[in-house]
This record gives sequence, C-alpha cells and structure tokens, in this order.
Amino acid sequence: MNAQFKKGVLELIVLESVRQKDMYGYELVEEVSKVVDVNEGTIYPLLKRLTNERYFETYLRESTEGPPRKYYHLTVAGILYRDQLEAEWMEFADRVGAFLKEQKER
Amino acid sequence: MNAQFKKGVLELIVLESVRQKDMYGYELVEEVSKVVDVNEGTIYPLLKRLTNERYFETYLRESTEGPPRKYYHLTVAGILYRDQLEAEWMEFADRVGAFLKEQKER
DNA sequence: TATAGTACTTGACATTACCAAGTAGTTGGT
DNA sequence: ACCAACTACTTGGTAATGTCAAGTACTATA
Repeated sequence: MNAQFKKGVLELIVLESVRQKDMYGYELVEEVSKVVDVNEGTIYPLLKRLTNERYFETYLRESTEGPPRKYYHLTVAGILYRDQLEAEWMEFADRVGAFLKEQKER
Repeated sequence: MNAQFKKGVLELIVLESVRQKDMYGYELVEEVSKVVDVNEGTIYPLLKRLTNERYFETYLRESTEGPPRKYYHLTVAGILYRDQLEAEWMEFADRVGAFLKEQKER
C-alpha cells in the first residue's frame, strides 16, 4: 500500500476508534491495522502528539496479561477535532473520486 | 484543507491529468488546483521526480504568451504506474470510507 | 527459568508538501 | 523605450508525519 496515502488519515482513524470506547496503544495498533497497515512506531508517537494537543486524556489500568495499559479518552476538543477532520476527509475523498471518475468518462 | 491528505494523491492527480493530454507545468498547477489547493513549489518538484523515474518524457515548445513551455508526456511505465496508483487509492479510500461508516452505525 | 506474548518508548531516517524568492520571456499601455 | 502584469520554471529551506529498528519491562505458561 502507498505509505503516503496514510498521512493525516491515521489520525482520523485513531480518533474515531477512541470515540467508540477508551483504548490503549497496543489495542489501537491492532484495531487500526484492520483498516490500514501500521506499526507501533507510528501509533505511539501519534497518541503522544494528540495527547499533547489535548485531544486525548490518559489514565493507567493494570492488566492481568502484561504491564499496565495506558488508556486514551477523547476530550471535548478531541470530539470537535475529529468531526472536523472527518468532514475534511469526506470532502477531499469526494473531490478526488469525482475527478478520477470525470477523467475516465472522457 | 488538511495538507497531509494530499500526500501521494497529488501524484495520482498529476499522472491522470497528463494521461488525458500532454501538459506543461504551469497548466498543471491550474488544472490540479481545480481539484485540490496546490502551488507551484509543489508541482514542479513533483514533475521533476516523476520524470527522473521515467514516468514522464518532456519536450519544449515555444509559446506566444511567454517563455517556452516544458511539456510532459506519460510513458508506458507511467501509464502502468498510474493504473497501479489509482487502484491503490481506490482501495485505500474504500477501506477508510467503510471503516467510518461502520463505526457510525454502532 | 526460558520463551512468548503483551505493552510502551525512542531516535534516526525517508518522503512529500509548503513557502519564499528568484530568473526570465511576452504583451500591452503610456 | 519603459514598466507592469502575466506566463513559466527553478530552487532552497522548512514542516509534518510515517517507518524501521532496537530497547525496556511485565505476565503467563511450559
């Protein structure tokens, strides 16, 4: 898969995943991987960035299956940002799709 | 518009534009701008890169409206690459779209 | 106690888009 | 003849984000 396509979109996928329910990093890697290939070294820095930007709050919970998990919870600002990002993505994808379709019809 | 979304997609838009007919850089900037915001400093280096990779061949033609224009023509390799890139984009956009839709239905 | 699976972190790197500035040819008005 | 505006291309520095690789550490299980 073209690695460049992911730029910016991973952020939306992560935000949308966490919107459904609080998740921890490792879980997110697996969840996001169902949609697009991604590895830990991409997700963890992204989570840190989104947390620094106050779109996520975090808390720790112990696990019976390994070390404690850091859970991410979407803030109000995060919800707004997610909504905006989704709208932008939709518009962008639509525009590109329409362009490709239009060219094809020539 | 989220600048990150464009990564990789501009390449597809440029390839697809030139597939229709040979075009010169300045013309492409205007053509691509109809689909997504973009400026010269993005398009010209992209054209150079795609030419280095043998997806484009170039030739010069004089213009009555300014300096000579460097036209870009898609090579056979360019056509194949374009086809592949389009397929990858379609798949990617579909996957993301399906994910967002699925989440929404929960 | 060794191994596998879970969980997170970090640093060096690659790619690609943006911004700004510069060079240069052509046309049209004064 | 000169200047402004438009056409056309180039380049250098920067920003943003994803990849790779390696490392740390906890838990369960054979």
